[in-house]
Amino acid sequence: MEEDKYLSLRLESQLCFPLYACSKEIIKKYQPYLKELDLTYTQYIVMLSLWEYGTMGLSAIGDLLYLDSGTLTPVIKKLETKGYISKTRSGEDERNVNISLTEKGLSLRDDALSVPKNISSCIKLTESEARALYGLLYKILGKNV
Amino acid sequence: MEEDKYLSLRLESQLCFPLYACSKEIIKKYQPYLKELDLTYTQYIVMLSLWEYGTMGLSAIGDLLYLDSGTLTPVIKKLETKGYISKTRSGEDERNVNISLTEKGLSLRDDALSVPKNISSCIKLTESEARALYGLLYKILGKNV
DNA sequence: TATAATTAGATTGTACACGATTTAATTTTA
DNA sequence: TAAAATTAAATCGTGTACAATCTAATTATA
Repeated sequence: MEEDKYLSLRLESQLCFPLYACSKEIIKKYQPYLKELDLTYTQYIVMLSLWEYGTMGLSAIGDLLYLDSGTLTPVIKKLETKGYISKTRSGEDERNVNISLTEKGLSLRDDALSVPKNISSCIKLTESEARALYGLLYKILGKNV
Repeated sequence: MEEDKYLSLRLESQLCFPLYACSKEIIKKYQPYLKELDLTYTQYIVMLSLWEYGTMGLSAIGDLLYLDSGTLTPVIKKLETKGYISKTRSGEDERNVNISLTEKGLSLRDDALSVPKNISSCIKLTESEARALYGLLYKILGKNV
């Protein structure tokens, strides 16, 4: 009786918790491989964006990665310090910042190929389970894939 | 040809990214409801643990929530300041800290019932999709449910 | 066309998150 | 049983996250 009243507050009654835990645990598994590239996870997904789409505006990166300027600005600054990217204000609209890969940033892409190769063995899902998970997550994100 | 070489580095080739994005987006949806309780998300899941299991050791909370002492210690301190919990060193082993709910912390449980009630409408999955997602996430976490 | 509204990034403040180290308590072992 | 090893929290340093605010540039409008 009493138990039923609070059923909805059980940790295992909520999707948010395994999502949160899973996200952190998987990111933790990236650490040793990202360390070899001297990248944090956030820096890594910014590099993934740039490798895939080329030069991007800061806000376009933010839209893609669900990060706001308060998070991205210092990450971009760090990648600039490491020499992987360069920043330029747009000529057309001085408010916009364009982020481009340097030679060094572009060449890091080949080294980064080791990351997905190493990480795939860490996730204990079959191909079809992974695909199902992928579809459900993007459904929640509202971008039906 | 060139494209194939880097296929594994595409953002959408990796499970980690939608997991990470989903986790953050869902936590963001909790904010307005948690704000009414004056709790952050991390503080909320600590309270969920205590409501469900009663008095717990700090490391037991950490094991349950996948958080280490560097994260938990200040969160516990904050909840103590707010008057929701109390800390006592274990008599048997002075290294262990036991976390207990105060009257105020216990009574917050009824107010917290509004959170899952409000949040459920924010996740656009059917009951069976949610169950499937839940199962896949716990499979990754290595706790087959 | 001055002024208001909007927009893009940067900045600030608060709160994690976690690796690494430290400290103190307990257990193991030589 | 005294020294070494282990363990539980706390502490410290770095790096996100994000709300809120600020600033400068651009656009809309009275």
